[in-house]
Amino acid sequence: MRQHATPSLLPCARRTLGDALPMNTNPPDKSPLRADARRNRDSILRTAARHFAANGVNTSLDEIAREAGVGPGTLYRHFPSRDALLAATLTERQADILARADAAREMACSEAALTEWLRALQDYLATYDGLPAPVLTAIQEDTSVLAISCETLVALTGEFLTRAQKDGRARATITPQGLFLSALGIAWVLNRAGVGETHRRELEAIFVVGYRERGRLLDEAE
Amino acid sequence: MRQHATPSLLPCARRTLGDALPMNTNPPDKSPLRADARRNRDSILRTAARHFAANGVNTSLDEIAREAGVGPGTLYRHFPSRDALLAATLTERQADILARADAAREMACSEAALTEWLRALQDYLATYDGLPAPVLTAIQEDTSVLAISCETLVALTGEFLTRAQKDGRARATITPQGLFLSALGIAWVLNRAGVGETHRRELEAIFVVGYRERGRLLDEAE
DNA sequence: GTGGAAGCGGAGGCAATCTCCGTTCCGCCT
DNA sequence: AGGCGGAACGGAGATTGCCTCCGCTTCCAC
Repeated sequence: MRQHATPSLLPCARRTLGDALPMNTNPPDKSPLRADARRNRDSILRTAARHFAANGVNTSLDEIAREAGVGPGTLYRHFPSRDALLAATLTERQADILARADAAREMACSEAALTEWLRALQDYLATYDGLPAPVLTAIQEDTSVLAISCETLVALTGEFLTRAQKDGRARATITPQGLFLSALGIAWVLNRAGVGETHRRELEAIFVVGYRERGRLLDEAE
Repeated sequence: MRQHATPSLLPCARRTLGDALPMNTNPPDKSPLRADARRNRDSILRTAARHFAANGVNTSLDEIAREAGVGPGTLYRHFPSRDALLAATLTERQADILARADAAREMACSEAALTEWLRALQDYLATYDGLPAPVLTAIQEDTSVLAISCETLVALTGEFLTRAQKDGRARATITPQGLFLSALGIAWVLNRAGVGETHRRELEAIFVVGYRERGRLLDEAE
């Protein structure tokens, strides 16, 4: 069950810790891709990353096309859906989070590893404003291109969770999906601008130990 | 600080436990409102409630107008923003939740009261698909009509929280806002169709006691 | 019943999504 | 080298949703 080699977030472009990052994000597997096509694709990708970062995941796609100097048709041919474009711009960040997963795996304390992983997850989900929403959708109906990478994220969450559970550091009834969904909920609240650092810490604390006072003898929540 | 009379969610239409529900939602305070105007308003409201329930909070407003048999202009005159319409259709549910607050207040156990209140909150936030999003926005920038009722919800959360804290049943560092934001996050995840009953329970459990195993001597999360 | 104002509603401006198809450009093959 | 086939382009435009403006209708008070 537990796999120790970091799985790639995307089918192609297998990555491990020490690799030099391939500068071109996701050269699609089977296509020799004509010269102008590649040029346009890269331009779109660069522009999109900038716009997503500046305006959130719902920024206008036509505007991206315009600024990238291509027609809307070109953009939609390369990336048939918003999710596809989103997924493509996220590949770099996915390399980051995989690296952090590798680092966390090295940690001696299973709880610290889990904490570090969940922190990495929060950072990843904060990449763009509004990112948690498409991620949640992708998990539930795995038609999206994002779904592939999301499943990996859940799997990694499961890995760190299981390890902590074996040490008695995480409650045994927690499932990877449940933990991931909770993290998503937190991220959704937090990555709206306007939630201060105080509340961020508080929400994370509730995530870890709940709102109930501890030291009592109840066996189960609910 | 603690107020024991249930505050109304809306400035007008004060409600207490035993009242017969006024059938007309929110007859606006100062306007004698011409006959056709009232008729149209009611029609819009009924149609809107149906559409919000069926298609979520982002359903088309023009479509509501069309089906209600009025022009778009009429809809927008009565309800200048989506939030305004949303708030108006929510008044009935707000009566519900206030009643449940009253009921919870009667409970002897402060923790049970808090739990019951949080449950009521979840039910309220599940009224329409996507409701948590406008609620979160309303809290952060209180320009919206929804903001008024939201502040009341936070206040009520604070009331039950404080009571539980005095009994040592809730952690002292939790704030009303933090607790409410967490509840919002959970609700956001849960009220997308596709999350099963199992996960619902699990998320609620994490909310209450966290994911970490208890019975250890750490004083604080983080 | 009539005047004046409250209220109506739809035409239309604007913005975003996504498609279709005539045109352009690439690169392979002779 | 130069031409051919198809890959790729891009923009016009159909569609949908938001929201406003303003000439017309309807109510109700007198």
